[in-house]
Amino acid sequence: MALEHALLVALSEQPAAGLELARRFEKSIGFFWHATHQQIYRVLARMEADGWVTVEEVAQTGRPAKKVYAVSASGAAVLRDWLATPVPMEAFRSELAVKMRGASYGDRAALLEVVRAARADHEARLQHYRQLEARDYPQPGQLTGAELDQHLVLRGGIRLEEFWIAWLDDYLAAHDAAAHPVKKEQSA
Amino acid sequence: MALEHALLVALSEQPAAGLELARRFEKSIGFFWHATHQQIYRVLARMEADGWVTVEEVAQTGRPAKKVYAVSASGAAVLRDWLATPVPMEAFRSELAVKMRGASYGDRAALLEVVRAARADHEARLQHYRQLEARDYPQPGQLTGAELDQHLVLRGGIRLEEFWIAWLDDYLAAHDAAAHPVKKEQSA
DNA sequence: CAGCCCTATGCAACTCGTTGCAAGGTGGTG
DNA sequence: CACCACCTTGCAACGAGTTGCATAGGGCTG
Repeated sequence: MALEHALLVALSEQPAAGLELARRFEKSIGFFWHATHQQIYRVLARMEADGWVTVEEVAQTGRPAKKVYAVSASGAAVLRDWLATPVPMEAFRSELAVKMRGASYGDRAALLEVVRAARADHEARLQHYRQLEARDYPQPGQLTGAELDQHLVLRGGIRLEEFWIAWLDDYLAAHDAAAHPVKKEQSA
Repeated sequence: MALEHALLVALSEQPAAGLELARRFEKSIGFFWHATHQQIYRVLARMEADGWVTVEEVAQTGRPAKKVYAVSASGAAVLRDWLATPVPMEAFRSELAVKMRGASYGDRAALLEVVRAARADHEARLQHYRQLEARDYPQPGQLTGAELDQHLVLRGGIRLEEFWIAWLDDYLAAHDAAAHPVKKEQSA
């Protein structure tokens, strides 16, 4: 029951059609929420039936017409209520973490390779986020309102990637140390 | 398709029945994976049908008999293969993050209260994890094998909670600053 | 113009996960 | 004994989310 509300946030920022929303999700709200276009279409249809959004068919030259959705008054009220509702403690879920925990029941070298690959992915994403930040928020001290919130959430995305990199480095270092133990007291 | 493998990891550490597994999930692997007992029962049944685990009915005094599951040879092979398989980039999903982004479309004071409550939850969980670490891993430098991995994953849980607290503090501080702006150049 | 890709919307089928409930047994309390 | 609490397993129904495919128009290329 939360994709609806994420869409209300996105449509409050800017009315849009299904595919546009899907694309925006990938590049901005998508730090912390992901959805396929199928799901977005279905939820938009339900939201329209519930009167949370209004639709306007917009013809385009050289392209099929699109249905542009905008938040209605009742949708805005729903969003307002939702924003004031406490969130239950959120569960984090990571397949990689399960693998790291289970490493000793498989080929450890192969698993370390998997971890290194994941670390590279997070590194790449971190760089991407930092570029976004430099491009879109060159003067963070001056922001207010929606822009301030958007920047703070992007900061969260950056912090999250930093968390991953630090943790995975921790893991890799510990297993390097275990593989090549440094003898402190006696040596060769 | 990943709960199966998480269960294989848990059962490799220690054979167990459905409810025991559900409870262990809550307190250890549960840092990074959560599952209800219903789901665990269903998946265990499927895994047994697939020959990944073996079952032994164990009678108990004063309690209903339980079905203790253990990893079979073919289950161990499946786990081994899975551990060596690369993980696709994982999507993080947070309702709270969406709310923080949408704050300006609702009552900001109410939302800041929601954020403070979430911060308190993460703080409490962090303290809990730190106690677990002090109790179960007093000498982290000496660990090897499965214990080392378990400790490193707990370290990940700790780092994750630290990420949340730092981020939420960031958010709260920015909105405090926006509410009570400090005039640097001119004052009163 | 045939073939392919892009945009835009959408259906159908499936898996995953949650919620509510129940059966059947034991133990403890008033 | 009646009642409640708890343990263990499980069913049924629902909602969320993914994957594959379909349709229908337009543009580009050989």
